[in-house]
Amino acid sequence: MPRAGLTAATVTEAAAALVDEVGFDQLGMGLVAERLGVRTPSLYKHVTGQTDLAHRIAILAMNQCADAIRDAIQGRAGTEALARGAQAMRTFVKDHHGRYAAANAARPTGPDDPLIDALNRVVDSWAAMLHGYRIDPDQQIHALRMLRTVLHGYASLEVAGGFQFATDIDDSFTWMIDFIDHGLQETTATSTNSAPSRRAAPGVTL
Amino acid sequence: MPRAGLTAATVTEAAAALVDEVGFDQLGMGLVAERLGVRTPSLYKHVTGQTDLAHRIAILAMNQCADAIRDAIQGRAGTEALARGAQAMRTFVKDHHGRYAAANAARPTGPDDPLIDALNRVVDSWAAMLHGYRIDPDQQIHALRMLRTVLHGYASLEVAGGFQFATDIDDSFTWMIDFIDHGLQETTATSTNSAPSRRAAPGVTL
DNA sequence: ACCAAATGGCTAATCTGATTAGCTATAGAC
DNA sequence: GTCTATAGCTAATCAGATTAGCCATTTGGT
Repeated sequence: MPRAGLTAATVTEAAAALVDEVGFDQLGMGLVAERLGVRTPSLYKHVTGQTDLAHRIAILAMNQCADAIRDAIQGRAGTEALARGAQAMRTFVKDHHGRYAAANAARPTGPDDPLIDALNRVVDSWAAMLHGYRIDPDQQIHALRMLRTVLHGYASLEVAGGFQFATDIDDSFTWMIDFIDHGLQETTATSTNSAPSRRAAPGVTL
Repeated sequence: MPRAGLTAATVTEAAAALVDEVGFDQLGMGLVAERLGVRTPSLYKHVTGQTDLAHRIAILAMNQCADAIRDAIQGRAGTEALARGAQAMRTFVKDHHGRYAAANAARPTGPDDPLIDALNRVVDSWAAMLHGYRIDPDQQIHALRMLRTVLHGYASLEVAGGFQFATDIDDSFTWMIDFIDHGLQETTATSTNSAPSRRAAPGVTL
């Protein structure tokens, strides 16, 4: 009988698809194996265990999320970049509940964990969104963290089903992004003093 | 040998204290039992299982969170209420990682789940914070959802350890709250038209 | 104080799902 | 064509949640 031809990537993608359907908390080696037409122990030839698998899903998710945002803001800047980037992130999360939850639950295993690179890619995308606004360098980091907080907060609620069955959430989301946009423009206007532009080191500091 | 004298509440509180120390993902009947000086199966006389226990922790957490916010904004309004309420929520989450994570993971079991009441108490507190700002009734719901998103987003990141070891997070937090505050005042100023004040039904709609 | 029903806590057994051990056959290198 | 590395299998092990059933403590009525 021929082999299934699995790889770590294959397994991870199958698992990601699975959790998007049944929810991250339902992740189980059995279900993944079944979906791949393979017996459970076979998976251990490709991933070291369930924890590792969840971790890989998280990395996949963050990279895909980063890609989605990057594609959405291609060349745009300021208001438009913010709106499109935010929407991109939102739809990504809506379509991939499970893997975003996985990313949510994942914890980096060390300083050179690929998960960190993936996270940084996302953060860099957000930073790119902010570029259009001429924000006081001293406030860059705060603005970036706020953006992260808002987008992650929204995604997190969406994933958890926090916004029950309300139909007008779309409106609320765009309202919120508008709100942020206006505020950022204010921030630009008021602080005309240009401090020594200490680059707000994106990366581990987030 | 005398009895331990446990109750559902006792068990829940012990479990909540436990997860605050070791993390919600480490919750286990064995650990809870050990902490109470009792054998594992004994717990089942008070809670129906681990799921039920986690659910109870969530309810406890949300009620305590609501209390903390309520106490913090006593009588205050507007900017000050926002600042104090937000800080209260923040410190609560910082001091109770585990139980907030539990609340985060919990899903209501039905329409009359006490968890919903608890959540509503929190939402009501947030709504109270917004009262000071004379916000256009049509935008109330959006502002409320934004507030929820921001506070939950922040809490969620704090719980997950998302903000690594950065020391200046306190600054970022207050900056963010200021940002929201300014924006809300703008919102007030611009929309002077008073629509029929359709009360933005707090509750299940969030 | 005494007794009976109710029930809290225990031990032992069960179940589920992850993980490990060890075997065999396939796939690719030569 | 053979030879090695290894993907996938079955069977066994383990960990942790849950259940069954026993017994002693409580508690409420007398």
